Amino acid sequence: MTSVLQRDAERTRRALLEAAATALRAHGPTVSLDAVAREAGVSKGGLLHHFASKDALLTGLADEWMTRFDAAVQNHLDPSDERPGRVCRAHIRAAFDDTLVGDDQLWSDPAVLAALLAVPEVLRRARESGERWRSELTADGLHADRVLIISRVLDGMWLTELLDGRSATAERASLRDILLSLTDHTGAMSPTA
Amino acid sequence: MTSVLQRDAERTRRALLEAAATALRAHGPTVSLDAVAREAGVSKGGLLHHFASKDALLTGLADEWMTRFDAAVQNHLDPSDERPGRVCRAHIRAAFDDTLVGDDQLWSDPAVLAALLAVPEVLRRARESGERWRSELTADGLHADRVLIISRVLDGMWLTELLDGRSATAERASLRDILLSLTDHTGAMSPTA
DNA sequence: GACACACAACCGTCTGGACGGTATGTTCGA
DNA sequence: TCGAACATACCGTCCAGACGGTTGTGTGTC
Repeated sequence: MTSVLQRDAERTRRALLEAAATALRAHGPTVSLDAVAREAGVSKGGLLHHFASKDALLTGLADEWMTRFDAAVQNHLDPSDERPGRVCRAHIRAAFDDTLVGDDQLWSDPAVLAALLAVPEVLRRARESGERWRSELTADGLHADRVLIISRVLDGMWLTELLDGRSATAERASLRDILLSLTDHTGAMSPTA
Repeated sequence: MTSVLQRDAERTRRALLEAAATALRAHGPTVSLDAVAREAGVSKGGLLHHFASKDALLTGLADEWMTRFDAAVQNHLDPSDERPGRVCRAHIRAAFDDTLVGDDQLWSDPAVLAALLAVPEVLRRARESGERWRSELTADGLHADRVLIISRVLDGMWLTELLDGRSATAERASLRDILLSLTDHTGAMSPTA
């Protein structure tokens, strides 16, 4: 029975993750567990009950985000689209999804990235996730060159917006259309005049 | 007169920067000033004489690298190349320069990046540098779309190799050729079969 | 060329505070 | 009543930066 509990472990866990992200943005990548716990309205002991260590907390944060992005790609799959590159297109649309990558969103903050990069386990899982996507996208019917270019552009865009803040909307839309149009043919890349 | 001094401030300064990078790779982004100083064969007091704070040290490190990359692009400028996009091509060649971005090189390490991202001043200068390159490349005679794509691919490639380690040489070469060929025409992007 | 002086380069130590993690209680829900 | 979900207190460690001192180096002076 999922009643409205005063004590709801799952709710607390989520609150802690959200608080971690918020506190990271506010206090930089060296935030103390105290600060995160306070932000979540929990004691440090309570935090450490859910996440055995600081690294575990940050790993949990990274997991949460990767899971959320994976789900977003699923949501952006177009059922009526049966041409090659459909997963790739969903991937592109997800990467441009404003509700996922907005400025206000907790993802895009250098301090958060800095903290996560410092945790080996996070790096491991990020590599794993990248490898999964890599194989899924190359099995999508497009030429490898196109997948490669598109993936790198998406990565680069994320990095750029992480540093500079969200770029101009017009530029974003233009970039999105270019990438999507790159999935319209299955041949090798070749420039045209 | 630049005699062979026992005390050579400039040499010490460079040693400290190099030591900072080495120590970061070895001990992670939370390296102590003590560790860096020891690595450089200098006392902590000596370190703080050259860099007033830890942030100043990291900022110095970032500056060093950006300067070095700028110089590399200059070196890769082809004097016989007078077509539009020559700066862009030099930029691409520099980004693929093995002597600059090798695994063994100090750039490509997550721990180092993590430390640098945590320093606001570093972010400021990185943004500045990005803005400079942006304007320089758009004044290079290519269509804005092409510059945009190429820039993002280079960023994404750097990020990917930072996480995964250097990718396959064949893939790198292929990517390089694609990017260079993208500078062969000045028109808008459009995919071909 | 000897001497003194000024100043940069560098050393070693100290400290105050922060922070991760533990150990131990306490309360709540099933 | 038992265990999960918290709270509280505390410990050991680590570290940035301050500080006062010391050594070397060019420079002016006679």
